[in-house]
Amino acid sequence: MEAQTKIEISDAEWEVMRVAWTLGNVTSSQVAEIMADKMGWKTATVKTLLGRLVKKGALRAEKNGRAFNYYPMVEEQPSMDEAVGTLFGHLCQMRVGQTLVDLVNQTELSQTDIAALQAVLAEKAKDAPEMVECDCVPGTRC
Amino acid sequence: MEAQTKIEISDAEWEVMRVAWTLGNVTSSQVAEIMADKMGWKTATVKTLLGRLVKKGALRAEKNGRAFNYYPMVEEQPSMDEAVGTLFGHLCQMRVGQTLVDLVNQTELSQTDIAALQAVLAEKAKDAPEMVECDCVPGTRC
DNA sequence: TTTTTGCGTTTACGGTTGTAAACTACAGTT
DNA sequence: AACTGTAGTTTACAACCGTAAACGCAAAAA
Repeated sequence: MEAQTKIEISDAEWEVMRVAWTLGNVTSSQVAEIMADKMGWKTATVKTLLGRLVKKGALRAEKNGRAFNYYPMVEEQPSMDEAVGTLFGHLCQMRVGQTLVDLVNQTELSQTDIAALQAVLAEKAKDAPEMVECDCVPGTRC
Repeated sequence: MEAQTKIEISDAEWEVMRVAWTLGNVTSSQVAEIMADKMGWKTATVKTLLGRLVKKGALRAEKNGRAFNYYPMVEEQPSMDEAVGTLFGHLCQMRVGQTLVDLVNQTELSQTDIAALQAVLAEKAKDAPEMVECDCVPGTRC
């Protein structure tokens, strides 16, 4: 069977997925109302995005009377992990550390999040290298 | 004076910028060779990308004899920070913590990077909230 | 000087994205 | 039964992207 190809979610589509994930399932009018409020989008725009997400397989449309209910077909956390992983893949590996520092600085994290991060870091510290090599240009360090 | 509009760097363009940042300044043939090797791109593709980056103002082309030398006009770290910030802005704030944990897990970090992160986290822990609110749907928590 | 080669510029072309209006069809209202 | 919403579908459309080939020109080689 066809292994579901990598689903690419665009910036605008992310916003729609967020509410779908949060609410579990949504109707287009529901999303439209939320998006008008949060993003200033017209109803038509939301319809387009929902349609594209269904076509991509990120959402499933299940008929419910006259309309449809949309259900997320991909999970939130893995989707986020993958998007983030892709972006970081384009960055110089040597700079990832600093980028994370900057990111943490400008992000709001809960006590629990911080504790979890500290735990992973402590674990990682056990056998982390002294230096990470730059891989921007084969055979060069920046 | 025109405040330089936000420069958007696409995925393919990132790869070109990386080598420009690493080498300080580059010629198109240099980039072409590296990209043929690293990405399998044709020379023509690299030329297009260099041209687009110059037009966007991410690179500057300075004539050097028959050819040009391309210099980065934007800094690496701020560019990365901004790209990462934009992506995280599309994610549910409640999930950012876990996403960072997953990211750290799949990333190679140096001892120095880890120490820096631990320092920022320790600082942040001092007045981090117990919980971070979900902001996917106004007035709802997931 | 004629030829070749390397470099920047123009043109190409199908896809994706953001943003939305227009159109169609059915259900609930009058 | 006619009318009016509402929901989904089609069409639009310019900008951006990935990926290049084609073109024109000047410098280097023959």
